[in-house]
Amino acid sequence: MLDDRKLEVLRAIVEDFVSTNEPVGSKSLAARHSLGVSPATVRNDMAALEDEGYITHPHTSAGRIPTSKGYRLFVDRLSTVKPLSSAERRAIQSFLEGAVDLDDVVHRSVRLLSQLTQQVAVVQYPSLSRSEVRHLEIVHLAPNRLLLVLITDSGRVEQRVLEMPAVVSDEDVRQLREVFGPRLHGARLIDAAKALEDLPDAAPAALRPVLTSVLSVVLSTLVEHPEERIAIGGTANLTRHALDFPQTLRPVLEALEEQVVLLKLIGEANDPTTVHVQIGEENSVEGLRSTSVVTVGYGQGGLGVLGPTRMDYAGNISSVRAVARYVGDLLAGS
Amino acid sequence: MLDDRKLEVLRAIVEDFVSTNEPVGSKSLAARHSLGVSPATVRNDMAALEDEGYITHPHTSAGRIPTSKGYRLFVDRLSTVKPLSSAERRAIQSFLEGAVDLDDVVHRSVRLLSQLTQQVAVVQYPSLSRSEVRHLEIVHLAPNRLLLVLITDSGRVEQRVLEMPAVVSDEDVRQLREVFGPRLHGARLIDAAKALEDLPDAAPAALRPVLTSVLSVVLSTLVEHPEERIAIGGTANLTRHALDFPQTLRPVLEALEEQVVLLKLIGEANDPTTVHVQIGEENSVEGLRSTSVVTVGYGQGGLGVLGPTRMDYAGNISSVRAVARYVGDLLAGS
DNA sequence: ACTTGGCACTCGGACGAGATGAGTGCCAAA
DNA sequence: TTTGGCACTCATCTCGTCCGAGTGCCAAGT
Repeated sequence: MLDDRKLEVLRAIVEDFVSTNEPVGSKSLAARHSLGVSPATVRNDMAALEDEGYITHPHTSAGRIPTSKGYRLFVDRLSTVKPLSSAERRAIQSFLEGAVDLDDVVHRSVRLLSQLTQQVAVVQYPSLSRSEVRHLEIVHLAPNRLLLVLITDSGRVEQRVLEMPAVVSDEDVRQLREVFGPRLHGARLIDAAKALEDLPDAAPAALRPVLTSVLSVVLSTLVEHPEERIAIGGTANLTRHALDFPQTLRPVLEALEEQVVLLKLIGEANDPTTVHVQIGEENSVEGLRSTSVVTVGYGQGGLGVLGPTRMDYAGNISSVRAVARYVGDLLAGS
Repeated sequence: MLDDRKLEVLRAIVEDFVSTNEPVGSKSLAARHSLGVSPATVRNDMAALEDEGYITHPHTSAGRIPTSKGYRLFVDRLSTVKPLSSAERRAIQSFLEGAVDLDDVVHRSVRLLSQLTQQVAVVQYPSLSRSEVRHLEIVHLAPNRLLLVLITDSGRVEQRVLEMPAVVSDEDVRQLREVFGPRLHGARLIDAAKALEDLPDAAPAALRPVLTSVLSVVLSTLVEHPEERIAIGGTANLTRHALDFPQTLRPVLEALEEQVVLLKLIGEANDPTTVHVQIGEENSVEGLRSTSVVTVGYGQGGLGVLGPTRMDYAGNISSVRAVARYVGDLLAGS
């Protein structure tokens, strides 16, 4: 059905369309790529490709543009990974290594990704549940008010203020530290529930009321509903491709403001080895139907870029993968 | 030069143009507003207003639109404050009071402001330097590594990891806590330098090397270069006014990604009593020349909205002021 | 001294008719 | 199966025309 030459034609169409943003015709295509066949042959192949749904016509007398299905085939079978130059690799590394804390790492990554790809970049903060506890500090703010400060190995710091039902003594706090500390230290938050489940029994009776109260907050806010954070950047790049969004910039910007939506996008990719690509209508989020998303996990979170379906998939995939690798190393090693 | 009727005409022009986004002509203006004079008279007044630079012609046979100077006059002398309905006030209050922590307060404020005004909203986190220290925690992460956690009265939590030149003992850390704690507690960060300046002399000699090292980090990162944070939202509203930005959405989005630029915008307003309005070219930031900015301080920071010069100044001013008041109360009382 | 109605004038925008040309589909020949 | 030829389509561009909102100015009215 689809012989090698037809695939080659599809590749040429995608590449030309991505770089010129204009429907590509048989003649100019035969001229630009040395396919060794005449425009007429290309026309026949195009007709076949169109029958199969890989390309379409905007209108009768215009060239062809790839459909989502066409891009999909291109990404899966036709695009060759575009390795970054060693200069680029070094630039990425040195830029990221200049970061002073977690916020900085994330912001730099977003910036870097959006500049490398000329698209909108999205980076998830290391997920709490997949991080290990490095330290849990309990601070006695007021007679009946405690502050929990949780520090993870990836550098995230979370705090919660607890209003206690009764007055808590300094001694209570000291004991709380002793009870919680050893059990949580080094544990992954996702395993924390298990590590803490026998706590009420093991603790001195006098401490129990306070303990259960603290425990319930810890479990509910940190374990069951851990707060996920997302950084985003390069939205100005959307205007670069304004022509690709026929008056539909609005829903895209709206979607980008919804943390939930972004998490859904990134969340689907948490495996550092495989890059996920969602093209056009494949995207489950209404309003992002005209965009493509390239994501990958980096260990304790995910990151990616978002742009028009007409994007440089090969380049973006390798950029995303490269940045993810460095970010992963950086956060694991810190 | 500008009698009352001319001012009235200007007000009418601004109001009509803001609501219709179309150049307003003498005839329709005389019809819509009961000015009690004929279109011809209005024309004369318009000519006068144009001579003074308050309005212009897009082209010869079109109606008039206000210039920045015109908006400025309107804002300063002609617009009457539009008080919010008590329903709106209650809605604001209850929405903000649902916030659970500082991040939540800020995010809710941004959301609220952008929805109230249908513009881009910008909210600065409470500035560190103007906040009081509620607690400083020093955590011993590793033999030569300390973590400083600073909690302010407005709920901000900042942390810094310190790599110490030499190994630090637990006893050192305990002493550090004792030395720093009392001096900083309750002090505004901007006054911290003074509160800490005699520390090296007062401390035991053995502690000095560690102390000076910690002190220098505290002073440089928290006092001299306190990190300012900004939240932003409602960028999708920019597309609502796409017609007002003749292909210049790009520079606006770019400006919004620059923290420094935003801080500059908001930073100019830190007085909670007066609302600052910057109109069009008055704006010092290149790329925001086609926008207006309405800002006000709320105590330890500032917030505001940004939109096309053609905006509902009266409404936005009161929204911004109202939200600032509630945010200010909320953060002061927590 | 203003205000008003009248009137000629301007000019952007809308509309329609060609002209252009890239690109297609199909067919017959190689 | 490939290729050249050819008629056909249709978006886009270019003019020329027309329309009308809106202006500026002037002379008459209050």
